[in-house]
Amino acid sequence: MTAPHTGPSIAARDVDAAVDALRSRGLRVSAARRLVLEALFAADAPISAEQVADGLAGRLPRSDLASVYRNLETLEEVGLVRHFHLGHGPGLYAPTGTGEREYLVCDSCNTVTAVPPPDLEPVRRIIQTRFGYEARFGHFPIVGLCADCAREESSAH
Amino acid sequence: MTAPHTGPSIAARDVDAAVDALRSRGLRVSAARRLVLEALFAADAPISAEQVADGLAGRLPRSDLASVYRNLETLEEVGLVRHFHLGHGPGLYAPTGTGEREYLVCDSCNTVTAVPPPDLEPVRRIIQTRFGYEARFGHFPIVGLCADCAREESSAH
DNA sequence: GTACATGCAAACGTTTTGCAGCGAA
DNA sequence: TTCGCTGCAAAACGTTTGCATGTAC
Repeated sequence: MTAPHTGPSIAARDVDAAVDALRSRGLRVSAARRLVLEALFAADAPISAEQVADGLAGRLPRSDLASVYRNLETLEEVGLVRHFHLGHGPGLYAPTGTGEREYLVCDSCNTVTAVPPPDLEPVRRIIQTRFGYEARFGHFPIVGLCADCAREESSAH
Repeated sequence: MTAPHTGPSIAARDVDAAVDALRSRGLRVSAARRLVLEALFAADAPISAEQVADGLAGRLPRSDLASVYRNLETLEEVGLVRHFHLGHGPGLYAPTGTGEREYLVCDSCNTVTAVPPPDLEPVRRIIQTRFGYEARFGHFPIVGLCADCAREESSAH
């Protein structure tokens, strides 16, 4: 058995696994690249490239948003990272494998609701049947009004 | 009765109606503003601000993308125009009143399927029931794979 | 005449690209 | 030693804003 709080954190182990995956693909593991992974695994929610860069700021002599974007792209190609868009604003990045999510976003208050893909299966099925589309809400979410904002809007008729 | 092809075109009449709506709101009808409306009504599909500007290029001594954006914003505030986003890329503008549409976009081949909102009512209802969201696919569409691309992708396993 | 709308220029936020040099393997 | 990755700079992209001029009303 494993005692709590005595070993490497989950995030650290995830980073190690990701690093192994990189090496097995023949990709290099630079300090910057490792820190990008650490920032993503440490975050408890998807973060923007700029937030990733902020996380690197103190821990590297120099860091650079362009390199962050390049790393995110590479990591996404390898399948370690995915990104998606919530309305306008910057793309948001998250590590894969921690449980895929699909998103509903409120157009009014920007609330984000993340749900496991199976929860949207009935929605997908109906779209499939009616329009032949295989809907994917992982990269572009379902946008609308959340319950609160819908109520507000209808009461303001 | 109205004989075909003998009167002003549908588009021209729509523009006139829109112009009336502007004036009744106390807004001015400049040459540029009228031409923006003409470009939108003449197009057989939603177009980008840049495409609108291109349409103005020959017909005005000078024209300017910033003014086009300002006009599109004004026209949208008044309810004569709406815009939406298809994946990445520029926003697309269309006149309202010609029948609202909601969109499904293929993430792979960029095919756009426009459907009247009632067609998506069952989808909306299920989302409403399960998540409390009042989904709106008029500004951000449903993204996924169209039937053709879904077939291709599964055959390429 | 008075707002409102225009053209121009400059900035915005997000992302991409070119390039010379550093460093992981 | 090599080639991938880096930081830096600059640009690309879609869009917004400030400002002085012009024009619809």
